[in-house]
Amino acid sequence: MSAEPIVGDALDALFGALADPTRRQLLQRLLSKGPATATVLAGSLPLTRQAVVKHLQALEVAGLVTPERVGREVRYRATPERLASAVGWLLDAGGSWDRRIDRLRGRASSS
Amino acid sequence: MSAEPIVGDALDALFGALADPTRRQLLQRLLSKGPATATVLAGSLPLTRQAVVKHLQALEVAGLVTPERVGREVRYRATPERLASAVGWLLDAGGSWDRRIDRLRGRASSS
DNA sequence: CCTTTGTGCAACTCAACGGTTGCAGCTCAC
DNA sequence: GTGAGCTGCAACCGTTGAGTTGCACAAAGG
Repeated sequence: MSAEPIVGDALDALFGALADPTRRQLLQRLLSKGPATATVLAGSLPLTRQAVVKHLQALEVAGLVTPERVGREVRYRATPERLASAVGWLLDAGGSWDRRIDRLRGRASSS
Repeated sequence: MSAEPIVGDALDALFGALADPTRRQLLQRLLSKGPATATVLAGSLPLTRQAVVKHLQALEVAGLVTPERVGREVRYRATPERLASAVGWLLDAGGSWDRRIDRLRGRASSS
């Protein structure tokens, strides 16, 4: 019961953000190696810094990332709590179509 | 280990399909009330049949729906197994950021 | 102070997406 | 077989998205 129902628009932004391979890559990078700036992240990609900034903004709107200003640079940190919302929707939508996931579902609401 | 790793393109299609509210609505409709044709589905929406067909094709590419021809009509059935792939990716990406989901993660690989 | 380095904003291009319309081709039922 | 109903294909339009470039602005650092 602790999870807010999560509204349609939020799901649009959330799944929309995850729909792009660059964004998933960026997110995983931030999750595994910790916070980084757009300029640094652009270094590991065949993309302009500006393009990376736009992707990070999409992730921010989705609630998957948060910018933190440190002096003249902006450090982006992954905030993966929203991934739980996505999982919640998927489990809720799917209902009990499969034994394995059905078990997960039971556990999910017991928090 | 029973779940295929699921490749990037598949995730694009999967999350991309789920990013649209109409498509989520369509999917839930098919999940809850069973198979239906595009024409019937268009009846409950402020959309043309063609628009609905395109959405259903997007869902089909994502592996969330399968068309079955029955005489002159095409009945679309929800095939929600792929939702498990999405859940799998989310759990894998998120790792153990949260106690609740972390527990789910442990269960997910025990099938 | 002046240079460097990093960020922010705006304009622009090009492709993809959501949606529509029109029409042709199947099926079924009479 | 002929008409009605449903599907499939193609063209088209407006909007959004990804990506680029150029430039102005802020913060360090010598």
